[in-house]
Amino acid sequence: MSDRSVNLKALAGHLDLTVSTVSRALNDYPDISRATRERVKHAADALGYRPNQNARRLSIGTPETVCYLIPRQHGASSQPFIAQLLSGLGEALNERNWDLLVCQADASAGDLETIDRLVTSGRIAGLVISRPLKNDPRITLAQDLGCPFVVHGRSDHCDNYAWYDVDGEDGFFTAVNHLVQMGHRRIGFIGGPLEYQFAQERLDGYLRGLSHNALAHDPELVQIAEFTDEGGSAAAGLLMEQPTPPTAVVCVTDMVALGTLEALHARGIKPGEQVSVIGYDGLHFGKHANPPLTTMAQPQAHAGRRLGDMLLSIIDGADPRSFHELQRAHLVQRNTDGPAPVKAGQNDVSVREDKQ
Amino acid sequence: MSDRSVNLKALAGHLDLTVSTVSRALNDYPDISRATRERVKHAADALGYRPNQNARRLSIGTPETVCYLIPRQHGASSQPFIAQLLSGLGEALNERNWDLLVCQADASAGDLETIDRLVTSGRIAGLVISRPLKNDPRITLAQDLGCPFVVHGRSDHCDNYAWYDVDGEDGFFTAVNHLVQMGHRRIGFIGGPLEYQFAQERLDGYLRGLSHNALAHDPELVQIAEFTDEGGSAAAGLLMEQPTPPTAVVCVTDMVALGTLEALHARGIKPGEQVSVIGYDGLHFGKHANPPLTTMAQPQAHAGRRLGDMLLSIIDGADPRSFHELQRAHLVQRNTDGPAPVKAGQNDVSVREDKQ
DNA sequence: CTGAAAGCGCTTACAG
DNA sequence: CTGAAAGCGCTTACAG
Repeated sequence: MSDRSVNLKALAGHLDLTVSTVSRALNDYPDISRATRERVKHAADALGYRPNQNARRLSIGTPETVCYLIPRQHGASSQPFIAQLLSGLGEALNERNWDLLVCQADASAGDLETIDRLVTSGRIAGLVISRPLKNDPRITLAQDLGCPFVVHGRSDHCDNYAWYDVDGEDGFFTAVNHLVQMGHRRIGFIGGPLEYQFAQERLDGYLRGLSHNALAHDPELVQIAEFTDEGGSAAAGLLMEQPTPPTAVVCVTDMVALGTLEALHARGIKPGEQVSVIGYDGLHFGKHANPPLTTMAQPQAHAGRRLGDMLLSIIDGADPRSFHELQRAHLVQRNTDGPAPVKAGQNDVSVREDKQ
Repeated sequence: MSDRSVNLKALAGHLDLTVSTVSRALNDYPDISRATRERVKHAADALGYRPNQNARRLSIGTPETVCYLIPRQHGASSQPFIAQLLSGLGEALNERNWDLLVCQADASAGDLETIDRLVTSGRIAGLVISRPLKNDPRITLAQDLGCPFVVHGRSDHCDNYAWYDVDGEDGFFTAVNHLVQMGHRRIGFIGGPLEYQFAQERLDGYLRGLSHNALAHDPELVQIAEFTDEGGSAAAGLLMEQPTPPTAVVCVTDMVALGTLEALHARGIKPGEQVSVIGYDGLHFGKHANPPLTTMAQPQAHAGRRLGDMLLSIIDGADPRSFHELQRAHLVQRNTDGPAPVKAGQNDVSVREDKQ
């Protein structure tokens, strides 16, 4: 245990040295004699001296602190990986004894003000922005302020800054190909609000999957939902009520996919048999869904650590444009994907029958 | 947008006043003429002046920062509510323009050192400790350091500090009563490592439920598992392999309950029909389990906000012992609880049959 | 190799 | 009502 009351001055007095010498000894200045350096460090340990960080940071001119912007919940548990992300970020920061601040701030006006305040009042030296919109004012703000930042995800134009992302476009392309290989020809898509760049990308991947397989894009087969199970359920309902419902549905997130399963159950349709469903995220929970959810799993283990390292490098002066890291999602096959029903295209899983 | 370069001195120069006057005007000192105060504030706004917080905090002698200790993952997603907690905490802190630091630190030696450093280097004025052990060295440390803190949960002796908790003892008592009312007489318990106080409490509630209903406590019916689905699954396996397996199982967390469901499925046992299962937490996801999981739901919405307010009050000088807030969990009945099978006690859902 | 001094950007008694 | 000065606890050129 240390004592908050022992400061440099007290330590110096104890050693019969000046604060100047003691400070340099502690910071390994080369012009301090080895004997003195060791004596100082020893005493510092013994007295439990810890430099006051506010004073130190004021003096060296950096807050040695970075802020992670928690996105506001746009639907339940919109940040399933937040604990892991924070711990990775913290790991990178800890190596330098930097601190991690968290602050809930999305792209809304009041929150931009909060970010502005944080950087202009000298509290943070860098920013981690997550879940960016296509055109995200937080990114513009950080740029205008000259505040180093990294983005978890990408916005519309992402050439000028550092980001770490998982390739959702590729993920949905992969999911669609997988379904086509299983014989599906009518594949629906339940997406999220397109102001989010990742929602757009996932839609793009779906569309590319269709055209790659020479399937027509039927706008009726594309539904936009909130990122919740309720959202997914409602959207899936609309899909299944169509004259020719899809035999497979790809969903923007696992949560949305769970809602889709629910909608299918409600209509007496068997997921994985009559209608295939593929989610995206790879939530551990999906394993326990009914039936276990097939999904495109994002590799999330290293996101925090990588973002933290990138940000630190940029603060050190590295070119942000040199950090563009794109990971791939991979298919985790559980039980909601299966071969297309034999009479695909004219299959009989329409809700109308159930309603009678 | 503001300018980091305009400091008090620049602002004072611009106004032809001294920094002393400007500072007092900005901070609403009563001895500043109204005209001056308004002129100063106006100019501060116009120039986008923001006091440097490191300097300010060094001067006033408090870091105006509080730290939330993220518990290390003791099993997957051990902190399902972390995002909500952080945002509640941030809300309370924001009102005073305080900051929220996060730091991953459990009760292990290296992490205690981290906490020590954080407080003795003057970086934080308060601590939020979560998932306490029965005898948690973090609590002892905070006390020794004289660092104000609040605990999310309780440890063995919790009279001397502030805490916010959900009554797990009562929750399990309630769950057992519910099962007894449905005719169950042989009720199993899958708990977590008893070094965690909440694991002990939930076990206590289970035991009280038994004795309250004049049911014998069969030690064979109590299994300890890791807080994961795999843990739950293994423990449930042991329970069901007994000569007279239970007709109902209460589980320390929803995750463990999901593992239990899996173990039952693997043995061809129908949850909610042949064997009832009740979880604890009230995770939204449980709704999508197979079948939807009955659980004791914790009210989590206000935990962060309440903990933040408590901590701030204590830092202001309030007596920590005046903050003991105990919430109750409530039964969310979904589909894994049901009446005891008719031939309870000698029912035939033994794993041995399946193995042949 | 060590000391004396200035400075980081604030706040706050103390004069006047 | 405003100014001059000291202080918060560090770091870091600059002397010697």
